Amino acid sequence: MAGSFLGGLPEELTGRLLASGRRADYPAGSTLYREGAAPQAVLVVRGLLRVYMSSPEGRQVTVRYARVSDVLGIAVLVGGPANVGVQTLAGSTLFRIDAGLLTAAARTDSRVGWALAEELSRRLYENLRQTAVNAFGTVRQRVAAHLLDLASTQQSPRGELVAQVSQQELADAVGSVREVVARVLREFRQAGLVATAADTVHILDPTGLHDQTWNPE
Amino acid sequence: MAGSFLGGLPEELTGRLLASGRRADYPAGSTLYREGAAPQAVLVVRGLLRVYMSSPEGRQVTVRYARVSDVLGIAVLVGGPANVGVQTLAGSTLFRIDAGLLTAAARTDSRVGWALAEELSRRLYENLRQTAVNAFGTVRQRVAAHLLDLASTQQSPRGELVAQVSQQELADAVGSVREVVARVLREFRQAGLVATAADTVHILDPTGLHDQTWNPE
DNA sequence: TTCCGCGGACGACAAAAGTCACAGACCGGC
DNA sequence: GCCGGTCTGTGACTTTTGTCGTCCGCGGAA
Repeated sequence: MAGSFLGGLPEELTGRLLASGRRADYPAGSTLYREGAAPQAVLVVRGLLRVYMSSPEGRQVTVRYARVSDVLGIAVLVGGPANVGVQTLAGSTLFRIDAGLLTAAARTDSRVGWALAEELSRRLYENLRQTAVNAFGTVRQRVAAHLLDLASTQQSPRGELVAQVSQQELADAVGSVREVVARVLREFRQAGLVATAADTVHILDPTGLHDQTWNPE
Repeated sequence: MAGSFLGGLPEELTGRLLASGRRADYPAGSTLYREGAAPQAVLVVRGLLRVYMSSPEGRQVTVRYARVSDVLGIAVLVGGPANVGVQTLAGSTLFRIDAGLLTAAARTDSRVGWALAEELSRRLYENLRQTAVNAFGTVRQRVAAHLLDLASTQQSPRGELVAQVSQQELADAVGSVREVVARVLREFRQAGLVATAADTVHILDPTGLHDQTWNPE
């Protein structure tokens, strides 16, 4: 479904949007904007971004990942300033969209408004699921889920499932701390589910790992 | 801001919506629908509803409260089946909205589409804030926040702040269990912040309680 | 080469949350 | 009154998470 948002817009508009914006490259690990920043609408052309929220104590929780052809900053178009931060996990190419153009179009063209509403409701759905996972799942379950999620976007040479991520990043992702993640990974390793190396977690047993995941109902 | 959604729609449409639907009364404690149910669009005419998610083990977490002139089931109009449950906390009057009429209008009338998008983004915002609170806050902080939230919607005879809620409901609300909530309430009581009785929590010191709350940044 | 800094592995301990078990207060119905 | 239901209060214990401190290995900068 990624990319369906722009795809759902009338060609004429996407044409104008793509003509009006600018490309820019960002190395891995750069912070696009933080909580409270003036919002921007951005299309992901290449790479992988992380949308997160952070606590005053420095802990973080990722809200979602943005992949190729995702659009960032949609909710913000409609509402106020950003309440999330965005950072690149991999080298990424972004395309800045003219926010004024998009909102103006949404206000006058029902197809655009509807596309916006669809995209927002998808995110709301996803967010609610995440809420349940965070509320009911253990760190262990969240780590398992996150590894699978990450690995599914980073295919390696052979069909291996690999999540290229440090323990610290993983901890930030699931709203915990490094030491706890380390413990969980040790357990997974001992159970033969994963193999770990610096900045990488090889998933040896995807279904076994999936069993560690939290599922609703 | 509650009610701004319908208020944002063109009169002509709200007229048609109100002509097409039906009213119904529900006593406190009834369940409107559960996770997975066929979705419905519903306007709250009177009362207080709770939108929640539940875990297989029976724990719950409330996603939001719906008050007078809120509309339920918007996200669901656009996406798939409901992934939340809805229950009445007080006797409520609901007005069933013709979902087909609303979606059809959204697809053709840009004002409606935009109103939908605005409402959805508001909810997304609120949901994200909630995500942070759940992820970073302690049960203690969540209970404090919830009490204040509830009390703000239930004004009592004199200016007293009262939350009419049982410990079990409170626990479900914040994604914890009764015993833990009881402990927290005891601490609040001993600190002179609240007074408790069956099904009621009197808030004696709102600002003191607010200090127990989690705040971003 | 040496010295950091980063990522990682652990162990010990503290704090927060959840579980279990049980008891008392209150209320409506029989 | 007596009974069952609901709501509450609380102690004791376990599990999960978070914190602190230490140590190791590696790779780049000086």
